[in-house]
Amino acid sequence: MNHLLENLNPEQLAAVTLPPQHALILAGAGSGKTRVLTTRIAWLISTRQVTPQGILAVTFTNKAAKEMLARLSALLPINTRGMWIGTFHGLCNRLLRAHYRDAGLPQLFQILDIADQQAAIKRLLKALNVDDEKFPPRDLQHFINAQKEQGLRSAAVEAWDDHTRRRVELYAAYEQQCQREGVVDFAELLLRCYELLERNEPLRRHYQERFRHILVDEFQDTNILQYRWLKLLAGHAERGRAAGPSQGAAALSMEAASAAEPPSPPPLGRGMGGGCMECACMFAVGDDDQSIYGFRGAEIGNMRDFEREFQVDNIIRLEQNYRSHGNILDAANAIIKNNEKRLGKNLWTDAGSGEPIRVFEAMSDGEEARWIVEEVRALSRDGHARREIALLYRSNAQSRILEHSLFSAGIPYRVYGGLRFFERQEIKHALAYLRLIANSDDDTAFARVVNFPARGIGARSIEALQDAARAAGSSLFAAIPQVPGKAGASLAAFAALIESMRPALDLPLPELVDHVVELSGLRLHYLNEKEGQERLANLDELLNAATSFVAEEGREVMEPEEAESTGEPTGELSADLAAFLTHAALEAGEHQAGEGDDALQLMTVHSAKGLEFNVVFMSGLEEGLFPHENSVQEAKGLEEERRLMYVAVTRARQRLYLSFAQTRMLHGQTRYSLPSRFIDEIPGELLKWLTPKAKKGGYAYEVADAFTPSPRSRVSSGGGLRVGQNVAHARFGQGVIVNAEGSGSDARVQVNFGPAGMKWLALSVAKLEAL
DNA sequence: TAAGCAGAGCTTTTT
DNA sequence: GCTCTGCTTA
Repeated sequence: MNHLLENLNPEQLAAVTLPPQHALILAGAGSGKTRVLTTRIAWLISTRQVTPQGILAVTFTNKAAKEMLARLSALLPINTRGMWIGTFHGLCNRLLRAHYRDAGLPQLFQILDIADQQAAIKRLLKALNVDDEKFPPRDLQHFINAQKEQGLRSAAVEAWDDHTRRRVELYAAYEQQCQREGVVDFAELLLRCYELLERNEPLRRHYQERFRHILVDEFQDTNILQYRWLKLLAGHAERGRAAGPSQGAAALSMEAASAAEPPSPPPLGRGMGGGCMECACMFAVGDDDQSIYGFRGAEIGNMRDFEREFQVDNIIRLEQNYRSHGNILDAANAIIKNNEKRLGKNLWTDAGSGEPIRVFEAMSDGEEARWIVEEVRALSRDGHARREIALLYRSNAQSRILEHSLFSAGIPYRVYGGLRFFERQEIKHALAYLRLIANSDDDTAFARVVNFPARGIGARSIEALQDAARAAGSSLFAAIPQVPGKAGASLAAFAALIESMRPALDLPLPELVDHVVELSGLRLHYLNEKEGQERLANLDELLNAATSFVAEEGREVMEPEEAESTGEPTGELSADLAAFLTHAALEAGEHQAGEGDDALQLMTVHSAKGLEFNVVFMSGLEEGLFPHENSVQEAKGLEEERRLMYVAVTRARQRLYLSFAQTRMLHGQTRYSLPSRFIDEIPGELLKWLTPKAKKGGYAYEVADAFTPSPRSRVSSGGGLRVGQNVAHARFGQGVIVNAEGSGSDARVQVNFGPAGMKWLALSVAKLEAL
């Protein structure tokens, strides 16, 4: 087993072979984090400290989970099948499937993705006659998800104003609707699982006793509910909950307080550090400097809370970087040093300092794109593979102009993000038929395909059906006999169609899929459609997906132990269907084909996290864009932007380019921006300016040269002020006018003050000095 | 029932 | 400025 430990550096070795105790591993970018995690598991198993069944390893993405399983199989001659290694959602799903009765769910409960969830909410609002101007479905969706991610049921949400009260009512109605339809959304998987374990003591004990070691990847990305779930499984929650409310757990501690629990006993294992004799050992790996998902509920404070609540007394820091050259790491360290709330870490390498960081200032976004194309061409000539070059940007909208230039130049590229396989409309249609066969109460699936392909069931028929269903308190499908007349006849024909597909449940999954695509009329519909070729090909691909899904070796299989407790046996084949539908919801599939091609990689900084490239272009480094203007008002927001910049810089192995443009088309208007403060935060000696270094607070070039004033952009009363003008303000310092509106005493200008942010100023009030 | 047009929104995203 | 959504129109 010694080979496991070969070539580990001292810190990695310490982490891997840590005695049984809670641990926090601060793993810097490129420091071998995944290797430590997998080797730790292999070490625990091969030294017989734990059996494979005693391991619970949690990740955020399917990709990370798969990688962990693959590496583990390479390290150990064991069957990883059946091991509890997966995403939070995947593992919760597994638990809920095994104990669906105790969780109050139907056996074949379906999972709503965000699009399904939104459709469900829209349907709900319509049924309740809610003004969707006042309560936009998207807002409500965010509201509901945010509550669930904090562990709050509608009954537990405190509402201080009428609008929130109403939203809470709608949240409650949504909960009921989902329950009636037998569907769960993503957040529900976690919340429902948490509640199941919390309320069912025998079950909780069972899993607490089973999982002796809990390992968590990307711990800095956990939200409040996920951390609470981990504590529960680790056997820490009952003690930990009242152990002193932390800032992050504020929402939860309210609930704990209202439950009037007696003061909790001191944590076990006191006096022996973070010992875990009576509970599972938590091994949390994360990097607070790479926490970039605060906006979706990730609670960076969980790291500090974990350290305190689990009494972690030595944090292991993995600071040796095996990815980047020294200059790149120095730049990253210098940037992140400006953040105040850090656990602290400094990356280093013995690979040498390498090349300087190249900086380019463009007059416009178009020029920036053209320059990148030229530079990429030169890199290609020098033998760099295109797939080893990444173009990063802060927001998706920036990709368009880059794509335009690349397309004109004939350079192959691949854009990350966008529609994924199981999110395509034709695939979702086919899946909706399958879902209806599995569970006819699934109104979301019903509404999706009742009139697709068109079969004369219009809005009026649906409305009549909805009324009937509401009156009967039943699903849409079940209410069909209630609808009279012609509409009722068409609906009955649809019901008969679904029923006619049901016998196909006895067929093997691929044949079932084929059958449904045929009988539903989907194939015929796309055959007749002008642009239907690609959709037909995707439907064929769905068949392939089903075939390989059934054949898949490492597919999660429910262990007999758990399957037995679920009561009546599932029919083998409908189990395949249920698993496939779950797979479709939880793993929406690759973004796009063409992974094998030698193409330039275009993506947002967020999507680049976890990846690495020989050459990285970080474009659009402008105040207002990166850091984004919506983030600079609060220190918290700015620090997250800075971490994002840190992530961007640390993606590069050998060469890093930073670029920015004086003018950029944004929301249909030309924007004038200052260079990002993040460039200033890098020590000058690490930089090599490819254009004359930008003056502080100004441009190397005259703005006027790049700008032709249009009548609209002239500020009428503005004493010579116009868009693009550099100005000074007593409090905000230097800035540039990016927009103007109104006239006379109403005239206002929008000024980008760089570090002081973007401001709208009334000219009659603000004293602006033209520079 | 499909196409065509007006209107809104527009930072980042996995499950 | 572009793209997606939803409503109106032939």
